[in-house]
Amino acid sequence: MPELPEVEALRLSLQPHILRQTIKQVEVRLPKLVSAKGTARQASSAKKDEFENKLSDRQILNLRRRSKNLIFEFDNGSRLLVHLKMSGQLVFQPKESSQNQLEPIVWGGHPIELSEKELPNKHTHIIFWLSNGTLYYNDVRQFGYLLYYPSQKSLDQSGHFDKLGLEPLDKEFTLENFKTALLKKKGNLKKVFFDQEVVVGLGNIYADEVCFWAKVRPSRSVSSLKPKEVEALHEAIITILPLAVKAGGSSVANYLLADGTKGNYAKQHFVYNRGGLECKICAATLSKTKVAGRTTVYCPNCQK
DNA sequence: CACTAAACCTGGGAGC
DNA sequence: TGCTCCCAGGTTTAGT
Repeated sequence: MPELPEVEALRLSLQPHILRQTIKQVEVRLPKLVSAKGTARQASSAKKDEFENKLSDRQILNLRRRSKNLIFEFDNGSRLLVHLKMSGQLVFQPKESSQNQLEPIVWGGHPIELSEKELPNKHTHIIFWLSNGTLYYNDVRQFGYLLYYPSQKSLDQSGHFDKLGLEPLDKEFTLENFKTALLKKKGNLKKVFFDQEVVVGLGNIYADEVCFWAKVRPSRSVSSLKPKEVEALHEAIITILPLAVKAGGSSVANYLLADGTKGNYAKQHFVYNRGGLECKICAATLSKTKVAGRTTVYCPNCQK
């Protein structure tokens, strides 16, 4: 899925279109996406009906984010939690917009191609008709989920957020708090960043990018880190993530912003998806390995 | 308890 | 053109 910068950039691009708007109607085309999370989900017509009925006529008051989850807040206190997993998209089409506009769309100073001209398409699984346009949930791999909760309390009690660590864009993400949480953990950095329990929002792209920026290899065990390195990792996280949000996130394959355009941060990747290529800093050949079961790229010269 | 592999899916790219 | 194999922004669950 999109990692934190992608989810946050999507939230920021979607929010102005949908705030204060009312959902007129909902169509669930793939019922398993609105039932349980995780594996072996059963298609459930009861869940589909509940989802469509409960969300109809609701006004959207807020769109929030916790870790990589998006949370829609409605006028009656109910909530909708959306997790995009690997390939989920939320694309908004304003009413009466010229559908096949030829003018280039500009994001971050660069013209971007429209990637999904025709909506709905065969990967559109949920459609929300709003008063001012249509919101499409598309998901090629169907790993994502959209869960309805009747209240904030029921969402809080769902267990969804129980194990999540610090929000890296929040004030509470201080060096002290990061250090305290990090040093409780065992294992290598890649694994620790992946499990979301110290700091949330990093995935395979930003775990590698953060380690590169901090000049530390992703395979380094937490216990081997020097204080300066912990400091550099903290600095890397609070530097890179906002830059990536500002660039609209990284579009690797499926990720899109709410208007159907792509994020630009992939151009600025130093290591992700660059195994075997030259390091942008020292020109050494970047090493491609597996750490914590995931493809990992680092510079054997820059990173210790 | 810690770590790894499999599972959930479809599609794109590489190699033959 | 087409087939097979491997890989993919995540997370949970089963297995060793």
